[in-house]
Amino acid sequence: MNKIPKTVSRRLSLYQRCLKNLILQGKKNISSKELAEKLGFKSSQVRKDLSYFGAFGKRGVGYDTNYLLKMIERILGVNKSWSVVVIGAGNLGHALINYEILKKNGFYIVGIFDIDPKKIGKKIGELTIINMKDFKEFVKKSKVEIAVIAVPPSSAQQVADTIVESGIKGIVNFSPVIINVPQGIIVEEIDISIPFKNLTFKLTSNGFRGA
Amino acid sequence: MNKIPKTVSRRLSLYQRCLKNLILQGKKNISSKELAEKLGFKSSQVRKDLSYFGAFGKRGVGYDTNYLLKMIERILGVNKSWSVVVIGAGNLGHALINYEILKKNGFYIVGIFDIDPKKIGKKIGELTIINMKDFKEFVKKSKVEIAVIAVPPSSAQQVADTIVESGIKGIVNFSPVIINVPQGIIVEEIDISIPFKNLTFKLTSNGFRGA
DNA sequence: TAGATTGTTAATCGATTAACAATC
DNA sequence: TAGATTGTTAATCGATTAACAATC
Repeated sequence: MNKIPKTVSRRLSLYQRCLKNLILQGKKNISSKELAEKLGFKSSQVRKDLSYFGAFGKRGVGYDTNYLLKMIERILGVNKSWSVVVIGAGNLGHALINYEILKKNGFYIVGIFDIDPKKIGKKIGELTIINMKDFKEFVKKSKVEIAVIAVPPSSAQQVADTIVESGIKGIVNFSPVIINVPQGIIVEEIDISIPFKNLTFKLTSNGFRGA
Repeated sequence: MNKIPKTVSRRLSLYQRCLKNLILQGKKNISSKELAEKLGFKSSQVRKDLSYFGAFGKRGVGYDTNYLLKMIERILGVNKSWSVVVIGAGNLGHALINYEILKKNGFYIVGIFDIDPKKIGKKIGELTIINMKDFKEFVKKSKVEIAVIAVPPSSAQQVADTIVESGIKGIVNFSPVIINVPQGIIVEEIDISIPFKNLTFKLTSNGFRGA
């Protein structure tokens, strides 16, 4: 079986996003050419990406938008709901809890944790901030599948260790530090400052050769 | 002059992050091998990346951490401060304003805007939410260089148009929709739901060949 | 059937890595 | 000087794109 380039899953997310919009606009069918143009890709890129997972189109016709969306969501694993907890009830934690787009994609935040006694017990929307001490118990009881690290970098590794001990297999890490986890645990890193730095890199750009 | 791979600037941000931590820990010198290992790269990757911009090391010795950090920050354009405005005073806007890591990297949020009359005039920390009508005036007066789109997808394009009219050249777009801007305007996209989907893709993964 | 567009193979392009001369 | 590590070239690897037979 063909090895799937690491770049594919990000593009699948973009196809999904785009198809959702097109369906809202009433579009029933789309060619790889049209989908590619909307995203600034080549049509062969779109067809190749999809071909790793199956054959979803009709030659001469294109792709049924609803069917293709369904297939892509199945590939991405967002055809089901996921139980998510957030560790760290700071501003980022708050924002994530209220982030509609996660909910719309089936990521349901079912718990929020902190170690700060001043925060524990307070409410954020429907959720009550829980003591980190009770983390493992909660994860077992609520069958949590994904944990989000939204604590300061200094405590990120410690939090990661607790997550791993709890049996959770998937982590989204917002803390700008590399965390070490055992084999079999999947970590996705997201550093909000990186797009800002990419931007200033390009704005400044960039014949810098000072030594 | 050598073309710089598109992947380089992200890694430069990671080198920067790592060097900052190492300096805090008192490390004065580092080899490409050691830096690479910390980030899971090959040492030749590190040396090649740096070589696009100059020769910052000493053969037989390695890199002075302070000096290398300084050079990388100059390359990334974060050796100076940047004036940033946020459009959209929702949860994400709130979180960004209070996000220490942006401040630490020299990204200063100097204004926050919304169109909701209920929000306009309210305070978030030191900032008062300003009417979007006064956006262009504010940008001129405060010499704003970067705008952040933190509004719902439905109004993202309209906001982008206003940003472009204001003369701002750099945009960070948190709204999960592709925005169109004229040549010469730089847009960095960040979709918070993508790492979640990457994660479920891997967790589900993924011999899917259903058709 | 003729026209269109897929799915897939092969060619191209770009990025990473190994290797090594230069040199601290 | 001997040992270490850089900076850079060339080889390898992986991802994108063009091209086209298959087929709706």
